[in-house]
Amino acid sequence: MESDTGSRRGAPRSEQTHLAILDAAASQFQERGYANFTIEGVAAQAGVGKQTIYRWWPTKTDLIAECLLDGRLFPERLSIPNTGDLHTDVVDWVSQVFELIRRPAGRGLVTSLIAAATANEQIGERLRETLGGRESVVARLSAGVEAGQLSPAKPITELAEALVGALLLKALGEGRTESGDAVRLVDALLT
Amino acid sequence: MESDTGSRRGAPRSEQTHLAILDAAASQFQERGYANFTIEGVAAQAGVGKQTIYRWWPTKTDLIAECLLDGRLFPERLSIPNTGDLHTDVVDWVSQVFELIRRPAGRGLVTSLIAAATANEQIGERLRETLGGRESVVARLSAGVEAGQLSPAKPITELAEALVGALLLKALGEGRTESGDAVRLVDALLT
Amino acid sequence: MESDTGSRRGAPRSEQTHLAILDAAASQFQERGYANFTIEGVAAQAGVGKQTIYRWWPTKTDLIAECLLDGRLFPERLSIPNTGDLHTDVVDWVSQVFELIRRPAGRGLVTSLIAAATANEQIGERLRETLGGRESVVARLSAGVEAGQLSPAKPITELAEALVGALLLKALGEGRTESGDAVRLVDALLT
Amino acid sequence: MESDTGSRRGAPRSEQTHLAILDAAASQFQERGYANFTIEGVAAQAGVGKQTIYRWWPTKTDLIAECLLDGRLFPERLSIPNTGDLHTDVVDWVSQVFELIRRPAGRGLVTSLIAAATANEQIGERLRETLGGRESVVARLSAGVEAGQLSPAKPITELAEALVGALLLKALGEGRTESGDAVRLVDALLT
DNA sequence: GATTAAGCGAGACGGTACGTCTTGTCTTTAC
DNA sequence: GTAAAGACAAGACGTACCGTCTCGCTTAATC
Repeated sequence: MESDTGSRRGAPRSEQTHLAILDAAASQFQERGYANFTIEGVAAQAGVGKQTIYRWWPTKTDLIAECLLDGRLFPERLSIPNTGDLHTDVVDWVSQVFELIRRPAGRGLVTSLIAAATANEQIGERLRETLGGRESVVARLSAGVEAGQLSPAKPITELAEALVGALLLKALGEGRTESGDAVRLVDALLT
Repeated sequence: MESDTGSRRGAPRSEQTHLAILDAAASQFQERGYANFTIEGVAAQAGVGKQTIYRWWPTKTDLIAECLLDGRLFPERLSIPNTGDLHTDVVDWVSQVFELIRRPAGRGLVTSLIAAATANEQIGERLRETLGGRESVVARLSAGVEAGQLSPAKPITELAEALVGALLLKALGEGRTESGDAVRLVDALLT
Repeated sequence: MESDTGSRRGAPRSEQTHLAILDAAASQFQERGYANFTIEGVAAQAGVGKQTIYRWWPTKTDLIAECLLDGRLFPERLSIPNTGDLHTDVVDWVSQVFELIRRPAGRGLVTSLIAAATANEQIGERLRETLGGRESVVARLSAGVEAGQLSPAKPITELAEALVGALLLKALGEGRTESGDAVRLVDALLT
Repeated sequence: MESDTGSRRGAPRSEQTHLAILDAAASQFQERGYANFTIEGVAAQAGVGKQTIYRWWPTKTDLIAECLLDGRLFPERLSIPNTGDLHTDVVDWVSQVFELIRRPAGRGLVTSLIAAATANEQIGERLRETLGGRESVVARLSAGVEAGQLSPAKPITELAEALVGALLLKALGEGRTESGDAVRLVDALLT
C-alpha cells in the first residue's frame, strides 16, 4: 500500500543523517539526562543543522520517543527469565531492577525516562512496555497461570502494572532497597 | 554565649514574604505545571525580588518540595474512606483517583508532581506519602487486617506501594480508564 | 584568494538589524548618558534579542565605539571655521564648544563620551579626532602656519592636543565659563 | 591609637569608623578601579554596615571625592620640582606623568579618576588641582614668570589647564608615549 | 542537459529564563 | 543610641537554548 511510492521530486531523506541524529540523541540522553538534553547539543554532536532535527521531529520528546522505540535507551535489556518457577523468576527480575536503581547512574536513567514520559503521553504508554517491562512481565505471568502457579482469577494486566508501578515509585525515591524487599514485593502481589 | 538561637544580628526572615512566595509558587505550579514553572514568574506574582527566592531555596525543586510538604499542591485532598468494608473503600478511593486522572487538568497536576520528583529525590520520597497517598492507604490496610478482611501475612507497605505505583503509571499514560478497571486492580492486589 | 570571505555557510548578518541596533544605541546614549546606558534598553528599543547584540559587540563600549566612528553621537558637528584669520577662527570655535559645555545636556553628552573613553582605550583614541576634534584643529593650525600666522617651530599636534585637553577638562567641571576665557585660552597657546 | 578619651566633644568611635571607611574606599578604588568599586565591598572591608556609609555619603562619588580631597588616592604624590630652570622642571614633571601613564596600573588609576569625575562635577573640579596638579603647576609657572623665564603676558591658569588637559587626553588613549613627546609638549606651551 | 523541488550544514535572529550581582532602603539586635 | 548584620524589591548583567528563518550547497526526479 505504498501510498506515495517515494516519487517525490527533491532529495530523499538521508538515512545516514537520520541515524546520526538518533545515535547522538541517545548518547546525550544517557550522558546528560532528560533535564539537560538539548536539541542544540544533539545537533552539534551529530554534526547536523538544527532545522534538520525540527524537520522530522516536532518536539524533543518525539525524538526521545523514537530512541526509546528503537531500544537505543536500554543498552542492557532487562529481560525476565523463565526457569519454570514463577515466584523465583519474578523475584530474580525485581532484584535485578533494584540493582539497577541502586546505582545513581541507573536511577538517573530511569528518572530521565519518567521525566520524558511526564512530557509526552506516548512515551508514558511506551514506557510501560519497554521499561522492564509490562509486555514481558505479562507474558511470564500468563505462563505461570498455565503452569498452575498463579490463580486464573487474578487479573494479569493489573498485576503487571502494579509490579512495574512499584518499581517506578522506588526509582523516584532515593533508591534505597534492603535485602528482602524483592521477596516481600512479590509475595504481596503473587500470593 | 547566645550562639545562634534566633539571636542573629540583622533583620529576621520576613514570614510575610515567605508565605507570599509559597502561595505564588503553588499557584504557578497549578496553573502552568512543572515544565513552565519559572522562578521569575513566582517572583513577579509574589511581588518579590528573585534574590529573595534564591536566598532561601537553592533550586526550584526545593521550593516545590516545601509547597508539597505544606500541602499547598493538593487543595482537594483525596482521602481514603473507612466504612468498615475494606474492599469497597479501596475501590472507591481508586475510582476517585481515576476520576482525577481522566481530566487533563488533574492528570497534568499529577504528571507535574512526578516531573518534580524526577528532579529531586526528596520530592519523590514525599510524593509516596502525599500523593494520595501511602500513609493513609497503609493505615486503611492495617485497619483491614485488624478487622480480619486482609491476611496478616500480606506485607502492607509493599501492597500500598504497588497500588500507588499502578495509579501513577496510569497517570503517565493517556489516562484512559474503563469501568471495571478499579475493581480489577483492587482484586489483583487484595485477594 | 576567495578562501572563505564570500563563502560563509550560514545566514548572513542582517544589515537592517545592524543599523537598528546602532540607531537605538546612539539614541539611548544621548537620552540617558553613559551611566544609564543598558544593553537591555538598546535591545528593547531596537526590537532585537540581547544575544544579537552580544554576538557582534563583546562589550557595551564596543557598541558605543562603533556609534562614535559612524558619527552617530554628534548630530551637530562642531567644525572649525577658516576665514583666513587663525586667531579669530580658533576663538570662535572654542567659544562654540564653551557654549555646548555650558548647557547641562551638552556637558552631559561630553562627559558621557569621556566616561566611555575611560572604559575603552579605542574610544579614547577616537575621541581626540571626533570630539571636536583634533584632526580638524590640526588642519586649521597647519593652514595658519602656511599663512604665516603661526610659527613653523610650534609642534602642531601637541598644540591641538593641549587645546582639546583644556576643553575636556573644562567639561569635567561645572562648565562655568566667563567671557574672555576663550580668548585667554587661545592667547595662552597661540602667541 | 587614641582609643577612647571620653572627655572630648565628638564621638571617638564614630571617627574611627569614618576613617576605616575612607581607608577601605581608597584601597578598593586603587585595587579594583572605579568601574568595579562597590559600596558593599567598601563596607565589607571596613567592617561596617552599608547604612553607615549611606548615612554620611549620599552617593559613591561623594565618598570617592572625600578620598580624593584627603589625598588618599595618590600615595605617591607627583610634585613638580623647582631647580630654577622652568623649562627643564616642567619637562621632568611631564616625563614623570608619562611614565605613570605608560604602566597599565598607573593609567588605570588615572582613568578611574576621570571616570569618577564624569559622574560628579565636584570631583572634576578637584581633579584639576589634585591630578598632578594645577595648583602646583600654576605655582611653578608663576615662579617662572618672576624669574623672567616666562612672559608675564601669558595667562598662567589657562596654560596650566592646557598642560594638564593634554596629559589627561594622553591617559585616555593607549598611553603610548615616545621620547621627545614631553619636550615637544612643553615647547608647544611655554615658548 | 536544464529545471526544479527537497534535504542539508551552518548559523543569524527575536525571545525567555536562568542564576548572579549591585543598589539603596528597611529592620532587628548587640554593644 | 549608634551601628553591625543582613533581609528585601528592583532590575541589569552575560549565558544557554528555544524554535524560526535565511543562505548556498547537494541530490534526485521531471521536463
